[in-house]
Amino acid sequence: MATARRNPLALAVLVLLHEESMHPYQMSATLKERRKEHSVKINYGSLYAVVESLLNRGLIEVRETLRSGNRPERTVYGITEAGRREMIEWLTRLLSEPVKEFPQFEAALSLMPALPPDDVIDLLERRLAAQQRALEAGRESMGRAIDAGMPRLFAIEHEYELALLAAEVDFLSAFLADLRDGTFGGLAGWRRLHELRATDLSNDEIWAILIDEFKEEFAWIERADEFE
Amino acid sequence: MATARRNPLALAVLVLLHEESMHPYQMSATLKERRKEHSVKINYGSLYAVVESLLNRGLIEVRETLRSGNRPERTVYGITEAGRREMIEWLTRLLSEPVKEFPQFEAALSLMPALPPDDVIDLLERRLAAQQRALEAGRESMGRAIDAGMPRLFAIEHEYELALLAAEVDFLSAFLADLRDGTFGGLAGWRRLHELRATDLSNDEIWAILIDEFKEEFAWIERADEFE
DNA sequence: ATGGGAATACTCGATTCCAAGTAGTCGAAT
DNA sequence: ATTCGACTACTTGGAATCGAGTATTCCCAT
Repeated sequence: MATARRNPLALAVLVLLHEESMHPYQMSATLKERRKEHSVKINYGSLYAVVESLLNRGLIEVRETLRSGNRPERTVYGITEAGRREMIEWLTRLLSEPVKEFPQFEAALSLMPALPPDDVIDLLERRLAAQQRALEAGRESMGRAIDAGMPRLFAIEHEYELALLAAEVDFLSAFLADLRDGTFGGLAGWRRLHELRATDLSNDEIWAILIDEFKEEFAWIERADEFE
Repeated sequence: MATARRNPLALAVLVLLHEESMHPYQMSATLKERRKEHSVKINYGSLYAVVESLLNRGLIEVRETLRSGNRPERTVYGITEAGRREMIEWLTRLLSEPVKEFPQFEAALSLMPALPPDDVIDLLERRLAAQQRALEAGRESMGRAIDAGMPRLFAIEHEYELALLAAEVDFLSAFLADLRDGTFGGLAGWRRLHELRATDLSNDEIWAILIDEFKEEFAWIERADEFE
């Protein structure tokens, strides 16, 4: 159990080898052919590293080593019994137990007050426009595929992605509306902070003013931990 | 430019130092106090590595080195002008330009056919239950905080998380309904695949049968790339 | 006064990641 | 006939990651 279950690419490798023995390059080609590159991050460095780690853990084994002409060797790997068990267990876990992830946009939202609110409104508007286009494009290509007879099974991960994307679009629209009409809680203090930063006051002076003007609001910066 | 913009923890460090100079341990303490650990992944190893990389890139600088008693040194860092620019640019990017991410559940969904459909239904039901609980708990604690007067600004990233979580709950409910009533496209072939795997037929034989029984459907495995 | 747990402030090293590079092969077009 | 670009198949090295460990001090109850 050298490596924990970290990189889902390792799971994808197990799933492929569970179907059929193959060499690493063929794995990446197969994954790309089946459009798994959208849902599983593939890159050569990781792929070969991941294969070696699976080998060390006895989850896969070398079946044969081919050489044609002067090309590099191709090592064909197959799955072991332990590998099949690991695949089933890992996939079972991933499907049934949510894991906390850290999308970059979530980080950006939480650090957002470092920029002035009017700039942020601009930036979020751009993001919203981009995501609306992406959503429409995604829905359209999905619709065409379904109309042409593609079973949903083959693109369920894409449906999931679109569901989350739609939720983000709704979130951004609502958030922007509240920012624009000034009803967003904390906006006044946020704006004042950047007004004061544009002066040559020191940090301490700025905070003194803010605490004075927005006492109840700013007290919450330190009380955040009272709620979950 | 040693390290690109990879780890958002580096951005968080820039934001903190933009407000006030401090030593690494204080950064982690401040982030935790403000409940940023939910949106930015913090761990000591990464923190010290990230700080050093920012130092190498001239985005932060050493302000002083304190020592009290026999404790380890505390190095206090401050942001540089280049660091301020980098912070603004990076945050601007993150807020305005969507980046493709790879949630583990998306990978799991795309690899899901490796398990039998009835098992998957079970697993997704468990996930749905867990996410419904999480959603309710999250909404409740958020509601309490808002009722107690917390400005939304201080938990906007949490609102975003809840929006995505709600979307996942809806997606899972709808998906499960279609799976349960048998209307999900591709389900029959999927079920047959696992029926055949339970026999002692070879892989090639299994595929011959499946292609024969579900020709139009399975042809899509290789045609996936025709659509986006 | 003393033992134990929490908090402070890092350090370490084995593993993992990843973009870029390398190096051969093949087919089509100039 | 040969250049070109796309494909095949990996290698490399420098970063980044992450959990666990270390060592000290503070505080509080016994």
